[in-house]
Amino acid sequence: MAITKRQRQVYDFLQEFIQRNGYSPSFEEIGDGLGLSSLATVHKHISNLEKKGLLKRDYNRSRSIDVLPVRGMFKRTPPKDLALPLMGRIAAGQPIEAVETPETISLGDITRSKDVFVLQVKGESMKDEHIVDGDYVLVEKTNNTHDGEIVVALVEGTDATLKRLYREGSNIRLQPSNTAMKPIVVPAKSVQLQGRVIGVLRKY
Amino acid sequence: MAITKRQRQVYDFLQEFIQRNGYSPSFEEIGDGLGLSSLATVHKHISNLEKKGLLKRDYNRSRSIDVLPVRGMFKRTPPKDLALPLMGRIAAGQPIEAVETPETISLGDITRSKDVFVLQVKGESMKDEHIVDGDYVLVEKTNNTHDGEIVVALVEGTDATLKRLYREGSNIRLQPSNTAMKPIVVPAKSVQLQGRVIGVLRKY
DNA sequence: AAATATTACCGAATCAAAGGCGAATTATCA
DNA sequence: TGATAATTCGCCTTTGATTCGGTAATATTT
Repeated sequence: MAITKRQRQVYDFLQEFIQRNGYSPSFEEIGDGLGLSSLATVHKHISNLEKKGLLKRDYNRSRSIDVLPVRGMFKRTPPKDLALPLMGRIAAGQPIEAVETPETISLGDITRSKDVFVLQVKGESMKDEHIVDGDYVLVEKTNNTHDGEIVVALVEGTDATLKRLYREGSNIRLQPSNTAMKPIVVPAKSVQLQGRVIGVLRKY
Repeated sequence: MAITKRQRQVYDFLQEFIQRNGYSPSFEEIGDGLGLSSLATVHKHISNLEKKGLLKRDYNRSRSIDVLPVRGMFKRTPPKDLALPLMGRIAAGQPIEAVETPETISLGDITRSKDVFVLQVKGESMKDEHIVDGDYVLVEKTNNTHDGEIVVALVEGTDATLKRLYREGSNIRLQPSNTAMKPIVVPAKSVQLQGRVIGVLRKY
């Protein structure tokens, strides 16, 4: 979808800000950055960009903006998706090729216009979620994670971990899905959330 | 439908402008770029191109031009696979986007020119393999299955099941990966093997 | 080559949409 | 609940698109 000059400036500002700080700007900061004195104007811009599918955010949530990657804005051809036929059931006694299904499944069904990357899992910390060593997790890049979700978290600048997220006051509890392991509770300040797990892929 | 020389120039100008700036030009800018002093002229060009299906735009919306790719005008791109960037590790303290990896992962990596279909899993019979209700299994259509592999088996023309396969003389043992469930042992004759599981996909 | 279409072009008036403001209101978090 | 940030409303300004009534330059057809 087309975009105006000003909208592009806003979009670029958001991208740069998030890139630099790791979290999205408040409306006031956006206003400052673009020379706007009214939050209403900022709000309108953000709403327009959201309507055009260039970003995502939660209603009335501060710093909840996720910038989505722009495809089709440039003449780069969008990568097509490899779709596999989906067979829900198998008709009794029939060989599989005889079953007709119009449905398919592909990675695109999962990524669905989100900004996604993949991480290979090391260790058994998510065993009870049936995510095990060697699996690939599909992570949606977002700084807008919610309680109870499986997230990729960076604690105190050390390695990234895969845990369930729970906010407790000014602390954050990172809960492994493995009864043999203990949760990590740390101040929210020292945690960087990289994204939310939206899928799992395993190869044999 | 044919295109005139001038129309071609306008089309090319639009493409280049959008490519360079990330947003479409105003009619005035188009005029400047092509040496036209009347907006009416520009308007007519744009209208013509739109009628010929070479671009799309919204009525009375500024900078709303979307240039559509012309089939046959450029080389056709082969259907590509949707590839996601693979980040093996995350550099300490760095936000994820800073990590450079050339690797990607896609369904094509798994299917690898095999004949593959997908089945959604019902029930908990493969729980100990970390395949659970709702997961999608990628099945390679083959009748060349080996001992110990997870297979899709059709027993006596009843429903298909997901089990580990073990041959025992003229019998076949289908072993659920769930300690709470018992294996099925049946004559090899009454089992139809539909394929071997080569991957798992889960959506949240 | 003359007659006829079609395409390309102009300038100015008009009108719609985008961009902007401040202030009051409402939601969310700590 | 108090602080902080997001939402909404009415209104104004600026930017850009549309339309009208024409002329000149190219193609196309006869």
